[in-house]
Amino acid sequence: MSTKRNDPAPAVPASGKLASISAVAQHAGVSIATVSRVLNGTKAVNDDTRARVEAAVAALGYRANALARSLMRGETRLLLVLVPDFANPYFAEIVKGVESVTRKNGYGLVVADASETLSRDSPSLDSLYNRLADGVISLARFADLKPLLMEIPDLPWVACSEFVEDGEIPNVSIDHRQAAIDAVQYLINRGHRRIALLTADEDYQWARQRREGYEFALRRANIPIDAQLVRIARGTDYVYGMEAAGTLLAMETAPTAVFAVSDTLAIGAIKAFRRVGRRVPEDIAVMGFDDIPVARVFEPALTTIAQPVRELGATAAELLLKRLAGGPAESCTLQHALIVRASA
Amino acid sequence: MSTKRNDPAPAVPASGKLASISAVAQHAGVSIATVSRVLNGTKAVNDDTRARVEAAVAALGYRANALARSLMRGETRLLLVLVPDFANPYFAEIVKGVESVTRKNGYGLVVADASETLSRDSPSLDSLYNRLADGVISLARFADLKPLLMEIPDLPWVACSEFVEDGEIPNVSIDHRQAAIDAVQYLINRGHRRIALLTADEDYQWARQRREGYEFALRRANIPIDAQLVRIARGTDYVYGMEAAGTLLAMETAPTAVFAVSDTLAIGAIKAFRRVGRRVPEDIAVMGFDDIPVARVFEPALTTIAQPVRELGATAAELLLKRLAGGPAESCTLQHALIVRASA
DNA sequence: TTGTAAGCGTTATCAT
DNA sequence: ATGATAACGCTTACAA
Repeated sequence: MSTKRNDPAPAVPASGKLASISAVAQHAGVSIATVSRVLNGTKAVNDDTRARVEAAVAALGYRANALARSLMRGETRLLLVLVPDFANPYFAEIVKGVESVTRKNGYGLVVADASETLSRDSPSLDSLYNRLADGVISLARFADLKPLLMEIPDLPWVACSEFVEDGEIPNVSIDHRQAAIDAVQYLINRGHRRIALLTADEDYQWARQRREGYEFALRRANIPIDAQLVRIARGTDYVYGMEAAGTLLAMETAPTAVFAVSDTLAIGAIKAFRRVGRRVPEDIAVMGFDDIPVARVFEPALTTIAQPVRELGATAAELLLKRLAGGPAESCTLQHALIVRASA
Repeated sequence: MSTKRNDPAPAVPASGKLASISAVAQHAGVSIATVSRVLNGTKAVNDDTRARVEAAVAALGYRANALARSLMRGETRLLLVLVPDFANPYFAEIVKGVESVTRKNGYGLVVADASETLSRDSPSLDSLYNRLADGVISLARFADLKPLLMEIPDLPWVACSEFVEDGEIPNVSIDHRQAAIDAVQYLINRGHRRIALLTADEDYQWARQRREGYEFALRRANIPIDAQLVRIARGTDYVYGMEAAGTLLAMETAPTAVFAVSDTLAIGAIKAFRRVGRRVPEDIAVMGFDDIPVARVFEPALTTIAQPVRELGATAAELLLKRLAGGPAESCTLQHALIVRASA
């Protein structure tokens, strides 16, 4: 039972307690300062003392207490990412982008749910952002975000995907308005004139900006804007897309195309249309937004706007890291792309 | 510029520095001990001293430094969730379940990516699990997880979804083997005898367990197991499903049904089949697993095994919390359900 | 090269 | 009821 395998070393002693730096010092017969020095490579130490310390560290399975270390150093090397919805693959992909650059720079990532309204005393966040992270990348709705910003001074923020206009905090985003213009113009070019907008709660800046783009494109083409044609879904899940699109069919002069502000909404809409026997895109064309993974595999494959999601996250991370290093941080807008597939 | 609105109070002074407890004490004319007492309600304090302290707190926009507090208390009230893949809605839903119960109990959630192999010195994790969290809920592959378990003593772990057999750590999961049996038996009941298995890397315990179920169901029905019929996808993304399923069609006696160990794989397979003109389920039936949101909206809607995802997460959280409170923690397996829709 | 000691911002144990 | 003061586990001058 003792040597079931030839494991390199248990690394952890039988004791239930975690070893502290003083335990290591004692074990190695040196002072805690010396231990700290070999741990951090902060100053030259004698080769054999170093060896003794390292042996002690191994023997005790010692790991520096991150809390104490951060308290001293004044930094945690942890970044907080605020995500409005874990279930949305779009956000997931951004987080991956963030991670790819933070990892390289030795920063850890803490992802927190920002789905519900964030209040100052939100217990989960309170402990998190309060000096537990060196900076924040927020994908949250700006409306939710704003109150938080005011509370915590000295905490560098970067907004990602949400385009913030008043310039209070730097952000990385595509030009949602222009992307919407491109999408609707594409529909117009294909001969559509009755184009519905399937959108979301405008607490999201991008929802507002995409609606503006939609309206602009219509106006530019001298197509009157019909308030009947814009529907606000209760959320961005598939079901809400079905729900909101369903009512579109009931109109006396139904639209020939719909621009949905997210792929999930678009897919929900298509489902609703087909349920009542409408063909997509023959009877009604549907454009999505985001180009989530399922967009290309769904049938009909979605014509949609692709965001450079990965890059969005990576750029936001770089921005934040730059700010942390004391540099200036400038907002930056990335390029979107129109992906033509089968749904419109 | 001073009073643009009637805001309750800026809460944060113009200073760039965060106020510490001693600043508050000084401002209120009391000792730091007293400040701590009113903050934590830990002992009775005079009404007017309390008022003075609270005023100082408000005036300075003071918030306790979480690092220092945790260092003293010996707990962070933060739980770590290890997620193998952010982009997988299945995991996302589990996290939501976890969150629903941790929030109630005043615990915060830290979600970390465990997609790559976790090494002891994985920088992101290192700082994270090292006393920064009071406990861990892992959705990671057991193979990745195991090395970590050994390193950190005294850190309560709970595995979720991954069914761990040797009982080292408690886990919450469905019975993957039985679920697979149910799925394959359903296919058999519908008259299929050449049933392919579309599975994933067996570093995931559930992948192995589902394959075992698949084989058991076949044997039980006296159907010989054909190694040609089991395909291991390179990942669980849609594309890998397409890729792995594509080769199935090339067989001389192609299967009449396929059991995919995830909905994403199933959808990818369906896509591949239809590309070459096969109809689902008429020509070939496809069963999924997980019942992700898109499963019901995809066409054909997926026949699949539903896991009580939300509940899985919630139960795992309850288990961990119970352990943290010093109670015993027993593994527990939840019920799955066969959802019959259109794909099989 | 190494050790002593002063913090970092809290909480908790004494006294008072 | 309140105030010193000793931890918590670490880093970092400053001495030796």
